[in-house]
Amino acid sequence: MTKAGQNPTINDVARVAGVSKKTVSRVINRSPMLKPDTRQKVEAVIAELGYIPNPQARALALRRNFLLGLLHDNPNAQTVLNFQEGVLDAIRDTEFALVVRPVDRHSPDLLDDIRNFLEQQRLYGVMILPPISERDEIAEICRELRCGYVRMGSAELDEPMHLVQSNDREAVGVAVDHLVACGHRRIALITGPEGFRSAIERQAGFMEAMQRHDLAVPAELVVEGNYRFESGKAAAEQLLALDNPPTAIFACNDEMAIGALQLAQQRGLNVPEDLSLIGFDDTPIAAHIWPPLTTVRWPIRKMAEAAALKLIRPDDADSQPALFISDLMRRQSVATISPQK
Amino acid sequence: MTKAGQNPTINDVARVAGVSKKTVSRVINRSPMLKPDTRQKVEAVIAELGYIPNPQARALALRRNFLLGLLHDNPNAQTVLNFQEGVLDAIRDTEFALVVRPVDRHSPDLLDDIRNFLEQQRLYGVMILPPISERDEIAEICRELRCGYVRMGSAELDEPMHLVQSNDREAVGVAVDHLVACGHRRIALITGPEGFRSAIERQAGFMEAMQRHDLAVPAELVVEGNYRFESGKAAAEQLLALDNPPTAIFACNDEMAIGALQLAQQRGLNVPEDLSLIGFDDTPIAAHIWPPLTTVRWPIRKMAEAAALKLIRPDDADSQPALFISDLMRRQSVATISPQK
DNA sequence: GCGAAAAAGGAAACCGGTGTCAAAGCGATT
DNA sequence: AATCGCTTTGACACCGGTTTCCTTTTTCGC
Repeated sequence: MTKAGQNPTINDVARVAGVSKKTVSRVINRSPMLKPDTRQKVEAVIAELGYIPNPQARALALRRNFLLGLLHDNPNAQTVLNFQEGVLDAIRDTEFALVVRPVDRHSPDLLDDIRNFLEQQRLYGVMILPPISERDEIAEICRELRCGYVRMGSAELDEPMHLVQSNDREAVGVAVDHLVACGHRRIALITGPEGFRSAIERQAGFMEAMQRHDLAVPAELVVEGNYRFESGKAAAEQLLALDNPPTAIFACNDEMAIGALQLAQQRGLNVPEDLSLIGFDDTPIAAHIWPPLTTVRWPIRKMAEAAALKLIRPDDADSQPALFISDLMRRQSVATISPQK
Repeated sequence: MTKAGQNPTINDVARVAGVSKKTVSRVINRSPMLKPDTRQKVEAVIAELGYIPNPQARALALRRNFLLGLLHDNPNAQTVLNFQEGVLDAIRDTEFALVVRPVDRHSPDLLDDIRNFLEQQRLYGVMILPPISERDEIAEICRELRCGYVRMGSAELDEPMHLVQSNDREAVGVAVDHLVACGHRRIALITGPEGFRSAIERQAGFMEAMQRHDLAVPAELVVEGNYRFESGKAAAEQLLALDNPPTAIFACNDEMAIGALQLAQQRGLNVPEDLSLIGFDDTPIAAHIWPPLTTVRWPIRKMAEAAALKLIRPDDADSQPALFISDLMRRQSVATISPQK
């Protein structure tokens, strides 16, 4: 330390090493045109002084900072947190940091909030989680403010460079295949809320798969939910009250599946013997309830890493997979039955 | 916009308004010595140009940025996310932003990681969540780097200005009181992992409350857990295998309580008729399992807000409560029994 | 109407980096 | 030895704010 109590600056390093600031800057930025012994000399001084470049000064000079933003409307705590960890995987050992911004999907000020946030913070780029990733207006704001962005989603929301996609549709197909393979024919669907791309994709995946198996999906077996626990409960209540109730329910997310499970248990039904259940998301709860829930897991952490890399190194974007494959986690909420019908 | 495609700067505002940079700066910073009409004139230009001060330039000139850090080792996704939202409540409409940094408690590089993070980002201040908030070395690093910090915790870990505390001990007492009031006498404890202050506090609260009711706590009714689901399951297995099993179990967190619940259900027991259960944390799962879990809720969001305010406005620290009171959420996992014994 | 004090505003330096461009160093060629 | 061309280095301006210090203007008492 040259001045007591102050962090050393590039000037201190330059003075001690007997070179110019610019040369120190070249060392920091790994400029190729530097004599090896100059580089070593400067590096020695940097180490000796414990010099660390001031990110704010760098940000100012470069006219861009090293902050990645995460915009989300908390679809699910575990999902958001896994995403954060995935981003950290990508930015570990870089100078980037992750700024989070939870927003309220239902606020009338949503777009203004986001615009203010982006204008004020001038982020390097921002990642947008579903469901708000589906709002084109937000992408529009990013473009307008010249802020890099990547949208996470289950549909082709944007150009590949701005999109990291999961294949919800196929994944639901696998789940349905599993139910059919277990002998189920009368399979109900609890949908997601209207207007959500993920809900549309999951529902489409369900319908396509049922059709592939030549199974009818009568209207009474499709109940609309809103991704919340209570709606799953209500939907299950409605389904179980049918004259000919389903033997299996696919819910478009875990929370609703767990709602359905709770209702079934309240009704005294045994899951999976009396009713098989599949969810979507593989929230940690899914494995912790009884019986453990069979569900679709999407590789959120890897997707987060890919999203961050797309922002940090857009050049490598082509090498980054943009479409991620979900897995069916087979647990104990699905029983094999003898097809009655 | 004065130059196409560029954000307006303070110079642009000054030029258009016909004043000096300094005057614009005074307007932004609400300096008191300004003629009202000068202020209005500048404000009009600011609005007209859509000028927003560059946070990086401000950070450089002020030698401090406006980033609050959150250091955590994901004790629980919902807790972390609630905390983030609480911080947002505090920094909404300010220029601050929230940077998150998940770390790995078990990594040998934990302290180096944290030090690098703080050195590189030069945050305004950092909030530390339990359990790593209990590590004094981390606070030591913050002090050394002159980085503001606040620790969240259930014990008196630090001076009041660096601490936001929850009263786990009393809260557990309330939970035990509830069990006793419901007729339970043989109450078991599933502890948290060794070395966690929260675990110590919760255990102490349990013991003190039992003593207050003149109830014995034989050694076989205290089983060590580690806050994870599986350990709750294992502990319950051990407890239910006793010749004289408990009629109620208090688990030091929800995850373990839910593990215990799952085991009881696997064993064919009815909860709460055959076994009452109380957890701690009020994770969202708690309300969504069957039966809904009676548990202790700590006001994490308010605590987060208080922590952020302590960093942003240390002067008001005295007005900020530093000790937060937890509530017992009475749900359906506790039954009233006739005291047998 | 005058002078002094107080208030308001501006010029220039500074925060700690990076970009531009010219100069210096240096080996090879003539 | 002088010239050429390439690599390496440095001086200086600049990024967009704040701070210091000084000048100008306003206010007010007499």
